[in-house]
Amino acid sequence: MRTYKILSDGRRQIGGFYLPGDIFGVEFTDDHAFSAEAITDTKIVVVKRSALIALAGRDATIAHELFALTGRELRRMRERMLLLVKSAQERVAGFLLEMAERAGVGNIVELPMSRQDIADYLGLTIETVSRTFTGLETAAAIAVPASRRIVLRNRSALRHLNG
Amino acid sequence: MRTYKILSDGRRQIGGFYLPGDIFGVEFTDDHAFSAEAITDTKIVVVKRSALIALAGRDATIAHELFALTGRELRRMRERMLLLVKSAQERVAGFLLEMAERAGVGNIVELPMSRQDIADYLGLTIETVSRTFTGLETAAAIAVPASRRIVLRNRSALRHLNG
DNA sequence: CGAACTTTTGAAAGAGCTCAATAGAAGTGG
DNA sequence: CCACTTCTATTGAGCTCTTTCAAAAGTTCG
Repeated sequence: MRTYKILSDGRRQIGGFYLPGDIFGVEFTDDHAFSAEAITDTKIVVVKRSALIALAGRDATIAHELFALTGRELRRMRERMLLLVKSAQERVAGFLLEMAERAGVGNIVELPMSRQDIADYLGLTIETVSRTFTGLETAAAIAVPASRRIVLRNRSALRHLNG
Repeated sequence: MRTYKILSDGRRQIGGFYLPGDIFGVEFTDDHAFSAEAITDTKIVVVKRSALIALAGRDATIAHELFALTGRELRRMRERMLLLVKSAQERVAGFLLEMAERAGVGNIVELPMSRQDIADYLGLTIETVSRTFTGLETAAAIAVPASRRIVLRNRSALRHLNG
């Protein structure tokens, strides 16, 4: 899944990507800032906010879980914020490391999203993302056997780029 | 107050500015990503996380407040994220509107922070921030009678710039 | 007034964007 | 299986915006 928002100038900002098992859209206020879209076949479990809050009110364990969940979400956002003030190379490196951690098998990451999605996620253009991938490949930090399959060849180099 | 983090390359990223009455640092996880600093004389009330969570476990009203609080924090972060992918002019315009809303008296905003703080908050350099202020003044969107006193002369122009 | 600090301004360099073309992948129908 | 179309990704060249480095102007405080 991806959450996104269309800005007034037509650009699209992606709020985040969600993988199997992830929880998203936990909101306690009424403004729904982002829309959500499936990018692959997806099963979704929907929970009513009022039901969740009511449940948390009765069950301290649920409440605790909920706090932990929003805590993680906040941390993710903060990391994201830090990523967005960096250079294109740092953003792409950070993105790959994030995806490797969340969805990687060994050193191989299958990206479920397009270059355009990545660009809108990182606040870059699709051309810059593509060029940066090529650059990282040239620098032997990654390999790109297929456009959506990335092999991390040198994580410490990526981590170094990530700032 | 400002919260901040020093990146590995020495740059400083400011997490946020907090004004009188604001609550900050509500964390449910153990990683303290940001440090905090007072930039003017400040009185701070400190609440232990464990105490707060325990209280929320007993008092549903407190729990509800806490959810609302983190919800606002999340929304603030999302807006921030949107700001960080925009142009310098959009970032500065957005910053001024935010500050006007939070601390403005009529059309006058007294900025408690330095240009460097603003730059580190917006992910720009101090020179770019300064130039952008000058540009907005030339465009009659704001006036700058003193370097830390901003008069909003044309909010709709700022809002338009804000995207 | 003089020293230290903050802010503004200038000129050149660099990073990323835009526009445009090419290349590659995936699906369709003969 | 191959031509054809469509969609996605890569590459190239020029331009724009932001940064960098440097200097000047304004502020604050002893």
